[in-house]
Amino acid sequence: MAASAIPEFTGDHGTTTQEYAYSRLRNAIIVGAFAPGTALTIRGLAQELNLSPTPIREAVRRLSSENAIQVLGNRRLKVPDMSLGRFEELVHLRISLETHAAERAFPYISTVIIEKMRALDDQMDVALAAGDLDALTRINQAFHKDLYGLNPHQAVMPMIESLWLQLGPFQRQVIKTIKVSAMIDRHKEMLAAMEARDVTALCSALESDIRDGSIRLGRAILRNQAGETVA
Amino acid sequence: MAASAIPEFTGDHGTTTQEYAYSRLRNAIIVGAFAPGTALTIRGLAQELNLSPTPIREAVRRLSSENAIQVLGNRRLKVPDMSLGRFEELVHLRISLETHAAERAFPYISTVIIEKMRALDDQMDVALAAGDLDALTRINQAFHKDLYGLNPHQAVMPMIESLWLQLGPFQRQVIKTIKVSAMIDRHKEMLAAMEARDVTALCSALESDIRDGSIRLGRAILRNQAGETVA
DNA sequence: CAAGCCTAAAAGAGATCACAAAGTAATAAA
DNA sequence: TTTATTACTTTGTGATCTCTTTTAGGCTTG
Repeated sequence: MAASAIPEFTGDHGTTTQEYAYSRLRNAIIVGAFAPGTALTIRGLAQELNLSPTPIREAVRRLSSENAIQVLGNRRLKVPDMSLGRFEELVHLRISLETHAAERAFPYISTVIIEKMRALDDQMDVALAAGDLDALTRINQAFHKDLYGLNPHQAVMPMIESLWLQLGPFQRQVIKTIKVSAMIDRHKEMLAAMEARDVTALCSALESDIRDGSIRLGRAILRNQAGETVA
Repeated sequence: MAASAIPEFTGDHGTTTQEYAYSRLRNAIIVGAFAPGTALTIRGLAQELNLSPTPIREAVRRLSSENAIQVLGNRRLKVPDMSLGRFEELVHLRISLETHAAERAFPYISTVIIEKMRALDDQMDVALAAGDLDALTRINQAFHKDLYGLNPHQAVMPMIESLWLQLGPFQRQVIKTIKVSAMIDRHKEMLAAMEARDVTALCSALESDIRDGSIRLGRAILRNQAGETVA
């Protein structure tokens, strides 16, 4: 039964059971605990989390609306497959949405937020040294999220998180083989651009950050298959 | 009990009750049947649609993940309020996402799709003449959706639809006072750009189309209140 | 040996029920 | 008259149960 093994993690799980289930499942997907194409069952997940099917169903519905879980015509559930075409589309979207978010967050950048993000960057070094890939992923996302969330009226964050969810299952397959140091260097670039109040440099570093984490992934796809579905 | 009056419409309602409820609620929101800030109850919606609360709960969860319905801390539901800041953010996002989608759909443009979209544009004239605002909204969205959906790997459509959902409740308040002819002219511009295979002109017309439908809305906000919450 | 069918097990869907949390209105006290 | 408290009502939540759909495996048949 430990076939999937939904990882535990510390954080806000909300007040209701449904929110807890959502939180656990969302985290599992975003850190890549489920491989693309994995079949899921409501009853199975309920059993694994020691809950009744009801809150699981609701959590699954939410994740399906975020395109993190696919509801098939026969009512079965699966983690979406990844293809080269979809992958490229998702990466392009990440760049579009996240540079948009960074531009619109830019006027709100302050020294305190720079320090906060620098602290997160330091935490990433720690997680990297400890080899905690789940934590690495979550801290990296917190780093980006802190920036985009500066804009008090932002509506883009849920969409960016949807992209992270869609890339999560695939990302994990390759993250082990990637030296993550490049990504962290881009973070330092981003912080420098923020300190210099240079929006162009910030977006440029951000785009590189996204590409760096993706090019190798794309290569991995091309290597394994001819660009078709990756299971 | 006809306080809200969820509009009926012809279209694919899916196979399950939950999908039906989602379809009805989604349509109600996107055509603006609920004013911003409207309080919703699961049991109330269930009664209005003659269903049990269960499928309504699932439909509401999905819509909450698309930011079409807001789940408050006290577990109550409401259609999100609109503010000037949020409105501008949503419009900017629409332009970013929809021009992105148009650019990436561009290589797939064919004469058959141009004809299909032209037919939809004609249908809009009919709906306009008939004063059917709900149909006008849905056909307009089908027009855009046909274009963006040309890219077979597109992942952006769900996000664009989320924006439409978020703008829906507010849009309706003003759509009656707008002469929609401008919007339709932009559609003709878009079709011309597509025939000329001019991606720059297409995106330019698209951006104007979005702005045209928004500037007046923004003015309406500014007129009614000082940019604060609009109920 | 392969293809189709039939039966049993598993899973999803939705209604219902019981419980808890939140809101509301009436009443009493200041 | 105003405020606070309390009882009542409404609502959300989650488990359970039943029904239907779907899948899987073994069987029969060509």
